[in-house]
Amino acid sequence: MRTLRCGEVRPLHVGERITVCGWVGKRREHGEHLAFVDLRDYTGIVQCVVEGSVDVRSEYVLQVEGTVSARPSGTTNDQLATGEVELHDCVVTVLNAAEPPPFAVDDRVEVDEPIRLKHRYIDLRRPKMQRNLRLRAQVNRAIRLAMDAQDFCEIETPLLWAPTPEGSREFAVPSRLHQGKFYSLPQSPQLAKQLLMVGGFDRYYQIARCLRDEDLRADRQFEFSQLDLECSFVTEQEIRAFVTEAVLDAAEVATGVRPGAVETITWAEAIDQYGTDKPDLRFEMRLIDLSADFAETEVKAFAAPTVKALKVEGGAEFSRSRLDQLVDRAKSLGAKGLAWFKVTEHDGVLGVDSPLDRFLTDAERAAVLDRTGASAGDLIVIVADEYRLVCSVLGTLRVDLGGAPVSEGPYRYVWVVDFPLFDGVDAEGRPEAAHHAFTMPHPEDLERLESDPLSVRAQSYDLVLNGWELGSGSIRIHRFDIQQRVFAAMGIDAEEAELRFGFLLGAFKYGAPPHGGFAFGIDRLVAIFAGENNIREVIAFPKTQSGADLLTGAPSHLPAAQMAELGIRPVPKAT
RNA sequence: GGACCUGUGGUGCAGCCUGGAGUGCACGCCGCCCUGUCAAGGCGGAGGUCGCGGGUUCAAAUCCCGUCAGGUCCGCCA
Repeated sequence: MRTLRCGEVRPLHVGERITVCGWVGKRREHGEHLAFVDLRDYTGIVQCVVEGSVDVRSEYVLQVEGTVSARPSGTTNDQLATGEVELHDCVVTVLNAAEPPPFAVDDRVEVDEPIRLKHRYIDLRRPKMQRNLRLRAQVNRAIRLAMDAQDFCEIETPLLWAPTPEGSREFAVPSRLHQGKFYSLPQSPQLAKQLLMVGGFDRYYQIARCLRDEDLRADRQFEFSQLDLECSFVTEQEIRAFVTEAVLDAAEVATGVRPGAVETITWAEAIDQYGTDKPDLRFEMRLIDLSADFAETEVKAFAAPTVKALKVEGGAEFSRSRLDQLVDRAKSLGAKGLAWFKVTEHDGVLGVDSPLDRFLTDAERAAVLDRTGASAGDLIVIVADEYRLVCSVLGTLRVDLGGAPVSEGPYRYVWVVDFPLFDGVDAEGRPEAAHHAFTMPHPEDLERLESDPLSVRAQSYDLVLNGWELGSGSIRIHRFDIQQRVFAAMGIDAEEAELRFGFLLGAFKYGAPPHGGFAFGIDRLVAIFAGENNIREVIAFPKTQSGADLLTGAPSHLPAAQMAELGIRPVPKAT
């Protein structure tokens, strides 16, 4: 039907009779004797010269047979890859007419997202969406090649699966054959892949669809894709090396540049220096500890277990209203307040300009200036409170003040390792698994599992790229005795364990190998490479923040007969 | 569950704060003109439930309340 794609026509084709197919972009008519039609497909645009009038409109689908000719001198277009040539003596076949589209198929025109999503099939024609989805395919391919090269075996796991009441809320699917019973859509293939390890597939992977019924965000959809992998007889370092290979290959394919070595920092260092477990290493600005300097302070605002600061270079220029906004932001993040100090210089001596200055001792003022290494023109902001709160508030402010959009290069991967096994306690005072209940404690900390569980580190690790958490993984518990101790620490007795994870524990009795794995989000990775701050831009048919599909109208009501067949009935919403 | 922002011809905006005739801009669309344009150009034209409902007012796109939709964020996401 065609011999070349629109964007592929070049001077080397001059003289050839070719056939191209595509959509009408722009047409420029000059009376009844001459018209130019831009024919577009995903590769680009080629100009068709029609001697005479032509009855085509925007987005008509055409087949054009024509002779490639060099453009007359002075009429070439260096904006187009095909700008030195054009098609003459065109035979135009209208394959399909089209109504005027609701918006232009053109990246230069900004269109509100609801309109784009309602007519996604048109939006997908736009060059950006073509680029993004094709980039995604490239990344998928690079990942598959990398995993294959590392002897991983691709295996699919069920979407209709048993509920695994851990972590995020699952979607339920009513069973027709077993009325009143339900399948769950997996939040991840976690348990399935561990069963594959017991089944002897010592290196498994898949690009798996995962489903989580949690509120949506710019970086979260109900359904998303992960590179999911699990392997046996490996160390934590080996697993990270497998994943590193895949993500470096993906970055190289996507950007043309292979990022440098991936750094590794511990969770504790990340929290302490960056205030978050997903640090953005593209800019320096670290949290500076002033706790010791204010241990004996008389300043009420700083009388707290932890006092930490951020230095904002050049921040002394901030207006009062901007500073007020900063204070409000800190409060909205949970801080009681935020102290700020503009660093000044008089006669070569550094000082500070701040409402709190008159309450500081000379030693305290000196400490603030020295520890932060501030110079005139900088701004220092300080939060004092409990350790974790101070870190999280300043961690967020750090990104607010110094961060760039996630998608801007350079690409700085970082492994965050040695997460705590438990992340606080639940309402009944029982430690809650930070990753999941099958995460292997750090061997050095195993002895404290009963005496001081919250201090126990896990053999778990996250991969972070430019401040976005791409994914996480861990070495799993494969021995029953350790699993029992972890369950006990979490307050899960044998009966409850059997109820929730019986099939996994049962399988583990029959020779479970030591194993561990990882999973990272493809949507987030591709979004970053595509220069998007929003994963909907790399998903063909995404849902809105309220979980609606504006194209299909989903979710929608089921016909009564189908409801009856499934044995389900809606109940009025409780008020 | 909560906070904030947005909603005006097909599209993107301005108008709203400080109420006074659906007023304006750009693109698109329709018609006519135009033989080298390329986000073509010229002339003319059509196209509106100012998201929806209520209130205040002589008068509401504009002020108030509610509601719906979209977005960003908090909670949530082992």
